Amino acid sequence: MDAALKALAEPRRRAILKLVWSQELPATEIAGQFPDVSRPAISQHLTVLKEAELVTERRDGTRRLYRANPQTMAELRAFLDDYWTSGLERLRDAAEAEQDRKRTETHNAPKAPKKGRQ
Amino acid sequence: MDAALKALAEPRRRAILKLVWSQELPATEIAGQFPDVSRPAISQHLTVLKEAELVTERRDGTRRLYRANPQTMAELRAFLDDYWTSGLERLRDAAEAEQDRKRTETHNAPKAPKKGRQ
DNA sequence: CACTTACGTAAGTGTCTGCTTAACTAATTG
DNA sequence: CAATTAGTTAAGCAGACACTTACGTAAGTG
Repeated sequence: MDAALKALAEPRRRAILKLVWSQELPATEIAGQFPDVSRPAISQHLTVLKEAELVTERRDGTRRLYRANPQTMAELRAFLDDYWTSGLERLRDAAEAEQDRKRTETHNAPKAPKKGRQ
Repeated sequence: MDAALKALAEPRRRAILKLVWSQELPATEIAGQFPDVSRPAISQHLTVLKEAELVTERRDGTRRLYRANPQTMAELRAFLDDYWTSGLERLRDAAEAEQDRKRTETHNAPKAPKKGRQ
């Protein structure tokens, strides 16, 4: 999951992933969509995506066909959704506990002598 | 948006973000949750999160209080959701067009040598 | 078999990144 | 003002990363 997020953080890989999302494509054709970088560069990106399980690879003769892996996408989506919602829940809890808050001491100590560090 | 995704790709930053999701916290208290790294390291992470607009900073005396920025989160979520759904739509379209798919080259024939690189 | 097509791997390079320690700035307090 | 507290900024470093060119390899084709 960590690998997937990291893989997606790179714009070029997002572009590649989007390309193979709707259809299986051979590496060369994918690379052809990115004239500004060399073919090995794309191959390396594909390896990263493959290791993150964001794409699958299938061999057909000399070609290698890549396609997005919806399952990992779904998992990643669930992971992030959990992130949001757990955050929202905690936000609500925090709002409730706000009045009960008694964190006042950290802010100001009236006349404490040198308090030892515990 | 790119910055937000990149910021989230780093596990420590995700942890920090989760910490300040439910409540505003001063930098020191945040750093206290990560005994394995130095305070400056956390400060730098906070800067990254702030620049990605994933957190906001508020000053109170000598302290700096950080809190997650729900708006950017929502935007990021929308961005990814669009990513998924547009992918799913395209997947469906591709499935329909599958039978018609018999020549990949016709689809991508133009041999543009180089578009203006700029 | 030689040749081509398709693609990965190796090796090297400049840049980014996460971290460290040291120094610095700003508000508070005696 | 000097000292403390809270926190950032500076400088440097080891490793990751995206890229390059060169080479390797496997499958089809004459």
